[in-house]
Amino acid sequence: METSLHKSHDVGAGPVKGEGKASELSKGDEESCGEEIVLQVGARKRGHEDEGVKAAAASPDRKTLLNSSKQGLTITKMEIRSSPESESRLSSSSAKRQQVDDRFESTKAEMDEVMEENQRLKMYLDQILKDYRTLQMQYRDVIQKEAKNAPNTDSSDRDHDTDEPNQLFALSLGISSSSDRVKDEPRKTIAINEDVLEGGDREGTLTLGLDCKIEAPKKLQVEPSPNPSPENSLEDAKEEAGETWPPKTMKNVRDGGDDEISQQNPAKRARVSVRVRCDTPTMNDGCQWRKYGQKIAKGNPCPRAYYRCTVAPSCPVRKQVQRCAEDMSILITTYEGTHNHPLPISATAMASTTSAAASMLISGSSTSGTGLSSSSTITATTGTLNGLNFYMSDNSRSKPFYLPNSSISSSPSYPTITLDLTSSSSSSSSHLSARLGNFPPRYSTTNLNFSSLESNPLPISWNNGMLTIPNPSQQSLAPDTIAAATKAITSDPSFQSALAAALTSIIGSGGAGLGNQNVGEKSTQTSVMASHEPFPILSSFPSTSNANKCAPSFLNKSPSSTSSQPGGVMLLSPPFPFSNSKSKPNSPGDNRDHAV
DNA sequence: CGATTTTGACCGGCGC
DNA sequence: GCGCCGGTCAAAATCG
Repeated sequence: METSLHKSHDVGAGPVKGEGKASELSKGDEESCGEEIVLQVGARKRGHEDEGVKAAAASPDRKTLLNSSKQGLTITKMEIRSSPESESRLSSSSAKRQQVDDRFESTKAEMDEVMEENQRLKMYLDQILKDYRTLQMQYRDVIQKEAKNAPNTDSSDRDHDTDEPNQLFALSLGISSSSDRVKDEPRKTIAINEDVLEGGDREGTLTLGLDCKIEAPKKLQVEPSPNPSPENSLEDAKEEAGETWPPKTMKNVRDGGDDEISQQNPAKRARVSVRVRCDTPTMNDGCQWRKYGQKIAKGNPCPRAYYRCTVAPSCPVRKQVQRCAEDMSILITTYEGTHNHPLPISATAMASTTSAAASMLISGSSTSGTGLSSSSTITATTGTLNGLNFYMSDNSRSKPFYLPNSSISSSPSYPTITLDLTSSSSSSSSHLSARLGNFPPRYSTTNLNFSSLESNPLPISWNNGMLTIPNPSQQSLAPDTIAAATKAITSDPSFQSALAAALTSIIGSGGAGLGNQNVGEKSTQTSVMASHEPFPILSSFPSTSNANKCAPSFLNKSPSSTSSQPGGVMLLSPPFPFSNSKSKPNSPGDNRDHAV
């Protein structure tokens, strides 16, 4: 629109003005020239009427006309035709007049073209708006359908109709080491509130105790901020990527102390590895990272880059980024540690997800007798959410991702959980599964695969150690599953963590579609009770990470959708699927990092 | 000029 | 004890 405006203005006004002066048609003031006025009016027509008024004022004769009708070109024509003065002046020089006429015609033609263009643009705009509304309606319909389809009737507690508007899932993602948790007072209960619930319907509330908190006696205890040595505080929630990424240094630090140090038992330090298909050097997880090293790890030709969080100077969180040797298109990002500072909104999703995953891993290991031997696999596939980018990996080989042997060997005692977002839909698209299975005892590697779950309501089943959350497509879900899910949630801490991670991702994905609707419509929100978390996550930071180019969609939360609450509750907007959004090219360095 | 990246050196754990 | 390897440090280089 603007383009056309400028265009018309420039084209029309310029030439005519010059002509006016040369021909003495004007009285000395360009504005007084009839042609000039015409051009101005025409130009202004699309834009500002004020100018038109001024022009009219300059020429008393036309002023009336202009005032009577503030519309551009038509008026202009009238003006010229009806202006005796101009006519007489022009007649004095036929040649000049002819010239002026020609220019007028040409200008007029141009204006017509511009008007046409303007009209076209208007049509486009209308069309776009129409499409937008249509899509919006469709989306709502889909959401409503899904909500209805999801059988929530079972237990009052766990299922809430997604139908209900404004569902809010509050998840406290923490690491609870013991099974006690269930018994214990809910320190970090996840309160799921629906706006509707405020009305008093608590049934819709889903409460998950996914706390990261570990009791003091327990090894994994995380110390909240009070004297959080950066490392200590963070450790609990660790995420790492890497194949073999057992930071020994951190290990040492933690091991050193008996008391609290013991809390951070090296063995318990979980890392969360995220596998994503991404063309860009790094994945945009919303945080700010500074690269502090690069190495070529054995067994992988691609260099491994080491980053540390720079949002806060003391933040212990580190991440490793490396291309998958098997498939260069896959980017493996390993996170370790917990942020001890408020996170950018855009980073909360990833942080909570990885934290939850780590919690699951840790708690699972701790709870299971032998502990570490337990490994969990959650398979998820990204999907397409109402046009939102869910990353669907094309590769059918949705094999669970295990870290390369080479790397694994080096980091025996560190549990690693892998979020595989590259799986093809075929393998695991239909459901999200968390499997607590047998892993090589030493490595306790966990794979997480998140299927694309659009719907808020999450019918979840827990069978044989596998958590299953049906896809929207599989909406017919037996009521039993809900009950099973409830049991699982209440009985198995590790499951809680897994569920937290899953919900974080899934809900996020669903939210993506709802993003626009968050504003007043039923929208599912995930809130993480961070009150007890060492590092409350606040959504006050602008997301800016230089190094991030490829953003997991679910990590991209619009500020509007996310809000921090006084109690440390963080609202997460629905995560979007990973997308290869190339925001801005990062600094060259990033590119260099990953010489793929 | 400050922030970030690069890159070789250094450190510590682990296996032989 | 030595070498390998992963991870980190820090000075220099680069970028915005």
